[in-house]
Amino acid sequence: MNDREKRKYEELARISKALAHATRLFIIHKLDEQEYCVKELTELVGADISTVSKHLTVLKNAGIIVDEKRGNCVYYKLQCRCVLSMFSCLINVIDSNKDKINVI
Amino acid sequence: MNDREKRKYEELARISKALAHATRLFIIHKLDEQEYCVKELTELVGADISTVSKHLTVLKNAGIIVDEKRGNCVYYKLQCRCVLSMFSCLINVIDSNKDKINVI
DNA sequence: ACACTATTTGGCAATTTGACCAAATAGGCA
DNA sequence: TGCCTATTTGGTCAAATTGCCAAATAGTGT
Repeated sequence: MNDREKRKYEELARISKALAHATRLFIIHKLDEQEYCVKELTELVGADISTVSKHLTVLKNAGIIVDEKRGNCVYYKLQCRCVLSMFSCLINVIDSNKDKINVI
Repeated sequence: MNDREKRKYEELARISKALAHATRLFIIHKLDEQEYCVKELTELVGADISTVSKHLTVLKNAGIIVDEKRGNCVYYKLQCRCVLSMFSCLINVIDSNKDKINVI
């Protein structure tokens, strides 16, 4: 990998790292249904609000979600609905793993 | 997130974590072109062979690639070509980030 | 059995990540 | 202004990840 390639793949990895966490995938799934504020997401996730806020920051920095302050709350929504195709991809991998096991 | 959901998203995260590394994305890209043995990939990547071997193990455990021993070498190839759609997804995110910057 | 090549494994240090608590900040509203 | 709610930030600690080296393993061919 030369420097140019390295930078390219590190940029790709930066995005995919943002997706590589159960809570963040859950949040993306929820935000696909509707937008939520941090407090609402915190209840859905079931973790400390500061933890959820940090996960949201990671997703925001990756450009996957965007925030919008309205009234007292910060609402988040999906910026890139294309990440949803990732879910089908992940499920696909899991399913084909299962297939493989069944074949044996 | 209840227990069932938690398990589901952790399973999804397990796969996406396997993808979340520049070297592993590079390897996937290379294996899309043709199969390679560890030594060949090591030269392409430019890291210690044990490092590359470990990356390959991660991808294999996620069910993304498969190995096949032939002669003196272990050849790896893509098991799930669907992960390639992930690349377009990641590029999509990056591009729409750029778009956003241009708008400003 | 031996030598040789390819690959994996174990171990270790450095770095990153993730979770929570406590404290700081921001904004709305009485 | 001062209170309240919502959110972010900073600090700390434990756990996970990554990279390299050295050693172990596996398999071929002599």
